[in-house]
Amino acid sequence: MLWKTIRAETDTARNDFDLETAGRLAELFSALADATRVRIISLIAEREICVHELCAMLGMTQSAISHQLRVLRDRRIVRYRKQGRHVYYQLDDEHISELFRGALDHIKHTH
Amino acid sequence: MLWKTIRAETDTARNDFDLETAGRLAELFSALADATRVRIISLIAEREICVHELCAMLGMTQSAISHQLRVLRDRRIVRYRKQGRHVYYQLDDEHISELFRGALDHIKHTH
DNA sequence: TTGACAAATGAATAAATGCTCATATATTCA
DNA sequence: TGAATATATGAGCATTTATTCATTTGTCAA
Repeated sequence: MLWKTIRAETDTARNDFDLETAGRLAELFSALADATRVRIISLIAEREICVHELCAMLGMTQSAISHQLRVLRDRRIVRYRKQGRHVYYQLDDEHISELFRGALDHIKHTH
Repeated sequence: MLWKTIRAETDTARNDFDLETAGRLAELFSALADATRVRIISLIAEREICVHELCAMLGMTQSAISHQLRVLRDRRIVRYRKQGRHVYYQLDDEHISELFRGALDHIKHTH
């Protein structure tokens, strides 16, 4: 069962979602809802990579990558480590890798 | 390992993503990247529900719900069954429920 | 047939999003 | 110090997205 059963004002028990939880889930999924961020995550899932290396690997501007990394930072999906002029990013949540695996299963069985 | 290793033009083996796969993953996640759709999915994960009942449960207009259901239909996330004037929707993929579970784990450990 | 109900859809609009460009900040090295 | 490199960030712009409103389609019941 995904959702807890709550009791509405009508005093009628019904199976329902938690509105705030729905918002948080949507927020998490929207962090993954962009091909550039998916590519970034796929790379930093294996090892930590600094920004300009990510730019080279993805063939995108530093600004674009930094903006996307900010999204991932804000949502606590990545952690980073500063070393000199470099900032190394790495995936900070095993759940994200699991989500990717599940999503890969879906697109394999769908397409 | 999430991604297959491919060989680039430089003939240097490197760990990389599949660009098309990244796009498909992003597409899937964006289907879940909205609170209304998350709420719909949470409801029809348990049992099939017709459109106007969804509207009542979510307190939203029929048009808004139908538009969102179209997104879920197009991405093959839901299946539906017509019965008289009603159309009953139901979740059509176990992977989606698994994704939700994983995502719930994430937000529990993050917030 | 007519009217009521259920659902889908197209156009319009406001808000969010992803990128570029320019610039700011910070660190290293000569 | 000054130049070069690495990263972050704000503004602007084009595109996408979620909703509303109006309309259409389809089914049931009188």
